[in-house]
Amino acid sequence: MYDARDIEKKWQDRWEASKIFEANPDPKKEKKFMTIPYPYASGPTHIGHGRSDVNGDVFARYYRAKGYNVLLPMAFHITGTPVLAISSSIERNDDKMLERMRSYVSLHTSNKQKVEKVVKSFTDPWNVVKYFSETIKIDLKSIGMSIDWRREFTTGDKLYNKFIEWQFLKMKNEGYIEKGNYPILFCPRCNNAVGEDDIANGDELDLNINEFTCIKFPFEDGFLVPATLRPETIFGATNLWINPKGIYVYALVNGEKWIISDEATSLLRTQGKNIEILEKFEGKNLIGKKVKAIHNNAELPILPGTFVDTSTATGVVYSVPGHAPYDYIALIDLQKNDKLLNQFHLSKNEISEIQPINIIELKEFDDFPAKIYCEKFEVQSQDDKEKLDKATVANYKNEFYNGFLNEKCGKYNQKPVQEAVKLVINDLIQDGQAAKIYIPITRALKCRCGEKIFVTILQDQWFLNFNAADWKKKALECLNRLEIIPKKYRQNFVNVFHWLEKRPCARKRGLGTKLPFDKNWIIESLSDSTIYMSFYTIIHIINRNKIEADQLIPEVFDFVFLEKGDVIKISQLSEIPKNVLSEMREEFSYWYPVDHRHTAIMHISNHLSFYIFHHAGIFPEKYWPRMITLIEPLIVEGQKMGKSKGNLISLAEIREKYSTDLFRFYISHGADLGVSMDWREKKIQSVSSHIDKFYSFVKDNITKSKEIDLKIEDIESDYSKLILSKMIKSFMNAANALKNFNLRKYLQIGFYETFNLIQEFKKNAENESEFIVVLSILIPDWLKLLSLTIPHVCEELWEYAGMEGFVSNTLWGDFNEKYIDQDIENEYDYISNIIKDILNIQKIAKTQNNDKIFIYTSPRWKIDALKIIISKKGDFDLILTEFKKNSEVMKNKQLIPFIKAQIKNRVWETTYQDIEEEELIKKFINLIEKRVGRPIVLNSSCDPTGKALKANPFKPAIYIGD
RNA sequence: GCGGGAAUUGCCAAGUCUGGUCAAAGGCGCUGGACUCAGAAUCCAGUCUCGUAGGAGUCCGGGGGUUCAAAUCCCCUUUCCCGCACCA
Repeated sequence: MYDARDIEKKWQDRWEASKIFEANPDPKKEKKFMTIPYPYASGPTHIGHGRSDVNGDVFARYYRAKGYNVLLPMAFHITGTPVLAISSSIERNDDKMLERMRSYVSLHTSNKQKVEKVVKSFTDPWNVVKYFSETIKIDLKSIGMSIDWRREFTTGDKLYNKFIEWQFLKMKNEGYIEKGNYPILFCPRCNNAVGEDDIANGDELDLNINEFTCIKFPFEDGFLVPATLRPETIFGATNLWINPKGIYVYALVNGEKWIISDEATSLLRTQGKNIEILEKFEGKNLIGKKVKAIHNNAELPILPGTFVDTSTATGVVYSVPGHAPYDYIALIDLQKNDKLLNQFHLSKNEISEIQPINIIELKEFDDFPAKIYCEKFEVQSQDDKEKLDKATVANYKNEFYNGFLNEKCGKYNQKPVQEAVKLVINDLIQDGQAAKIYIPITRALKCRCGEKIFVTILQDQWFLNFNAADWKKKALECLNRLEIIPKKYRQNFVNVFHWLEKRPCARKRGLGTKLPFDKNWIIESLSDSTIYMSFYTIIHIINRNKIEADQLIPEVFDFVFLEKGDVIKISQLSEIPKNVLSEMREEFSYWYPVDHRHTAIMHISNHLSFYIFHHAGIFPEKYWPRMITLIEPLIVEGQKMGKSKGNLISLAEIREKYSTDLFRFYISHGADLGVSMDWREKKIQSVSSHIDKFYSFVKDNITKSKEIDLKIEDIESDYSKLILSKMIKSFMNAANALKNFNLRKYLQIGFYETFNLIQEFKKNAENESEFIVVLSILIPDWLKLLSLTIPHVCEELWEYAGMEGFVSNTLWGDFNEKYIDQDIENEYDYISNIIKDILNIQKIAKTQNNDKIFIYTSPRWKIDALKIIISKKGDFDLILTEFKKNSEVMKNKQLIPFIKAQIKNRVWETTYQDIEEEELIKKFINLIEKRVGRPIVLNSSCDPTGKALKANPFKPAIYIGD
C-alpha cells in the first residue's frame, strides 16, 4: 500500500515549482495546441467534466512524451445569466439555492461559519465567479492536470471583453451579423427576458413558443380574427366558432377594427400592437352572422362552439371540419342539437348543409381525416377533450408530414403540407390578410418572481446569419479538412451545418461583453466562446506587461491575429511597446491553429459548430482547427447524473474518496471515446486494488534490482529474452493504441496485459536474478507508458528507481525495440501450442496418472509438401504438376488428402515458421513437462494407435498412454 | 417528426472502417479447485451445445443478398439511446 494523498500532493507541488507544464514557443520543436472547453464558474466541476479533462490531459501528456512542445491552457466561463441567477436567489434568501450553494462550498471547507460567510458573499455575482473559479482550479490541479495556468482568465475580464469586442466588430464587417424581429419569453415585473433559470420549474417545462397566424376575415366594417397554427387549412374553412358565453371586444388594433376576445387584447398589447377597445359584448351576439372567406366569395356563418377558449390566442376559431377533429365533432354536435339551433335562431337546414371540405390528399384515406381520427380515438362529443387532443395530434402529424394540398387550394395545389404552411403564412402576411402572434407552448408560465410570463417581440434582436455571404461554405470547407474522432460523428456535423440558419447572438442582460456597436446588448454566452483559444496564446503576455484594457484596441488584435497593419503605428495608437506587440504576434502564430480539441458530443450542434464557423469566418485557412475528439456522456450506476437526481459526484469528492490516479485510470479505461461511460462504484474499487498491486510489484522489484549486480548483456536464458521481447512488443502495441486515441486499449494492453504477462513470467522464470535484471530494463519504459494516466504513482516509482528528472517530462523513445526477438517468440508460441493441446486432450480423455505423453513431429515429406503448397498459393493444379515431377512422392497415398486439407486451411496465408521442431521440443522439454505434469517421450517408435501418421508440420501428433 | 448513433455469447464490453487467423479479447457474475478455523482478498481452471483425443455443430436484434468465405459489405425491417437553437 502507498499513501496516495501524500504522493499526489508531493508531485503536483513539484510539477508546479519546476514549471514543466508552462509552455513557451520553441521554434526548434514541433508544437501541439490542445484544448478542453473551459468550465462554467457557477458551481463545482463534476466527474462528467472530469472525464473530458482527464482524457485531454492524457492526450497532452502523450504529445509531450512523443516530443512535441505542448500547450494545454485553461480559463473560466462566466457569461450569461446563471451567475446572476445565483446572486439574485441568494439575495432573496431562496432556500433551495442557499442549500445548494452551502453544499457546494462545503466541498472545500468543513468550517460551517466560513461556508455561511462565503454563501452570503454570493449576493455579489463577482464573488460567485471568484469563488468557483478558484475552487475549480484547485480541483483541476488535484486531478493532475498538466495545465499552463499562467494563461488563465475569465470571460468577464475587461481584457477578454476587448477581445470579444474585436471579434464582433470583425464579424459585423464580414456581414455575418444582422438585425431582426424575435419572439422571446418576458416577465413584465422584472421587465426582462427570461430563460430556463428564471422560470418556475423552467428545467422541466417546454419553454418553446408557438407561432399563430391571425387571419383577418372581413366582417362588417372590420375583421373577425381567428388564430391558427395551421393557416394552410384556410381553404377548408366552413364556418367560424365563437364561445357564446365569452366576452369579446371591438378593438382598434394598429388602427384596424378587429373582433377578438377581451383577453386577447392584453396578449396583443404585449406583442407590440397598439390596442384601443371600443366595445365589449358577449359572444352570443355574433352567432348566426356571417364573415367573408378570404380566398373566395363564400360566406361563412359564425356558430356557437363551447370548446372555444377565449384565453387562448384570439379566442376566435375558424372551422375546418375536414381536417380538425375538434371542428368536425363540434359541427356534428351542433347539427344534432335542435335546442341549440333554436336558441341561436339558426336555420336547421342551413346548418345541416354544411359539409366538411377535403383539401389535403393523404394516401389510403378515403374519407375526411378528421372524421377518421375522431372514430379511431372514439370521440363522443366536443367535451371529450383528452381524446380530441390525441386525435388532433395524430391527425396533424399525418397531414403535416405525408399530406399534399389538392386542387381546392389554388396555387398551392400539389404542394406538400410541410412546405405549404410557410408559403401560405408568407403570402397572407404580404397581402395584409394576416398577422402573427406568439404564445408559449406551456400555458401559465410563471417567473420566479411570481409574475405571469408572456411572449414579447424584440424588434431589434441581433442575429448571426450562418447563411450570410460564403460563411457556410467556408465552414464546410474547414470541416472537410478537420479530423473528427470517432469518425461516426462527422455526418452529424454536416447535417447541423446545413440546418443552421440564424442565431440570436446577444441578450439584454447577463454577465459578459457588450456588443461594441450596440451597447444595450450583451453578447450571448455561446457566441463569446468560439475563438477564445486564440486568447490563450497572448493573455500571459498582456498580463506580464501590465497592459490595460483600453490599450487593446481592435488594431492590436488585427495585428496579432490577422497580421494586419503597421506595428509602429499600432504601437503609437495603443501605447503598447512594439516588441510586446511582436511577441504577441509571434506567440500566436507559433501556437495557432488549435491542433486538438476534446469535448463531449452534446456540443456538436452548438459550441463545436460555432467554433468551426467562427474560425472559418475570421481566420485565414492556416489557423483553422485541425482535430476534434469526442466522448459520449458519463452516467452513474446506469443513471443520468444530475443535480435533481442527487447522484452528482464532484471532483472535490474524488480527492477525498478515491485517489487521483485511481480516478484517472478508471475514467480512461472505463469506456472508449465513442461510448458512454458508466461509473460504477464496485468497479472502481477493484481498479483500486490493481493499482496498489502494480505499485508494490514495481517497487519490490526496484528494491531487488538494487541488490543484484548483473547486466542485461549477461542475460543467457531464452526465457528471459522472451520476456523482454514480449513485454516490449506489448509496450509498443499500447503506445500504438494511443495514436488513435484509444485509451481503453492502451490501458488494456499497457497495464493489464503486460502486468499479467510479467506475473506469468515471474512464475516460470528459472533464474530470478535474470528476471530482476530484465525487469529493470522494462520498468522505466513501463512507467513512461503508464505515466500518462497514473502520473503520480509513476513519478514516485521513477524517483525510487533513481531515474533522472520527471517521468512526466521524459520522452518515450523506442522502448528498447532492439530486444525484440521474433525467432524466440515463434519458438515459444510453438511450444505453447503443444502444451495447450496436451492440456486439452488431458481434459477430454480420461487419462491415467502413470501415463506418459508421446509427441511425434511431422514426417519430412509433409514439410516438403507444405513448402510447395505455400509456394503455389493453394492452386491445386499447379501443386499437382509440381509433385508429378517426382514420381516417388506421388506414390504416397496420404499426399492428396494432405494437400487438400492444407488448401482448405489456407496455409499460405499463415506465416511460415522456419523451425526445427524436434530440436525445439528437446530444448523446452523441461518446460513442457513442468506444465503438463507428465513425462514426455519424443518421436518414440512406440505408437499404439497410429497417431504418428497424423502429425503435421507445426502440429505434432500427441498420444497419451503408458 | 427531422437529424445522428446503437443492437455481440448471463451482464458490461472489444471486434465492424480494412471480410478469412472469430466460438469471438477483457471485465463482472457463476461453477470447481488452492490458500484459510471461517469469511474477505488473492491465485488456478471452467463457463454456447455435443464429444473418453487436440474435434464437430450452432451463433453476433430479425429477414434477404453479395462472396470460395460475413459479427464485419449491400438492401429491407424491428427495438433502444441522444440532439433539435437564445439554454449553458
